[in-house]
Amino acid sequence: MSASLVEDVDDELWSAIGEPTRRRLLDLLLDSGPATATSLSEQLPVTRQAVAKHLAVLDRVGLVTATPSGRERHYRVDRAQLERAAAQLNSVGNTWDARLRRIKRIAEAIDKVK
Amino acid sequence: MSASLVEDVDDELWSAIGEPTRRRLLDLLLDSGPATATSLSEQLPVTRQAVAKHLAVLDRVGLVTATPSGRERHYRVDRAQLERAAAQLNSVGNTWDARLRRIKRIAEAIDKVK
DNA sequence: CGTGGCGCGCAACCAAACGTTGCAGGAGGT
DNA sequence: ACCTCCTGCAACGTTTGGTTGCGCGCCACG
Repeated sequence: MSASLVEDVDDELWSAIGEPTRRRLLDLLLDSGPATATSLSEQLPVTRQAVAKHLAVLDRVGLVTATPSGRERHYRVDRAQLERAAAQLNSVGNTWDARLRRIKRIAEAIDKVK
Repeated sequence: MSASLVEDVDDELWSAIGEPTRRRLLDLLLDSGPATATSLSEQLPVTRQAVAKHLAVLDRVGLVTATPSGRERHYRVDRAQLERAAAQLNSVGNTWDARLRRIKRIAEAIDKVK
């Protein structure tokens, strides 16, 4: 059991949420509900086009979905997919914690012997 | 309390662990203990130089520390800093989960009324 | 019913980051 | 002394986050 990988994790999802601006976009969408690229860009230190590109990335990995409405495009987070992402974050975090605890126990055991 | 930021999180730490290769390096170091850039690169699909650069990044944010020993340089993970990183992952994951649950409750309430 | 404004997408461009190859130098083993 | 092996530095190519500039379509208002 010990040897291998935390990386059952899908790298596409990770690099989607690894980007700070994209994480902030997700936060904004969670806070205020569906929104457009333009309105989101007003709440961030980047241009509308940068936001649009990030939303395209998030859309490709399924974390958000777009709904055209007149001349606007409303983006909303996809609950199921973000839940998956959150689960992966917790999984990696917990795995690291567990390993660190094991290492610590071993270190303390060695100290005792010494 | 609700409105703002998950981003007390330091972005440097996040982008350090957001990189897939760096995450794998941390996993390898956790699995097998201290190791050199060369030995790590043999277990990854990238060159020694790429690994060396990633280790330099991890070193700058304090996630690993280097110990020169003769002609080799041994890298080990820094427990305290990785613990911080793991805590941040869990924190973001949990925050998302919480918000998703709230949204779901609201959605169900609306369904009932309808 | 036209015309101005607003939101959007596309293209060109710049800078930083990830990865590569090539090369020079220093510590070890025989 | 020599050869080996690990390391660091430099040049280069490609992808990615960001910008500016432009043209199009949709809506609202006079």
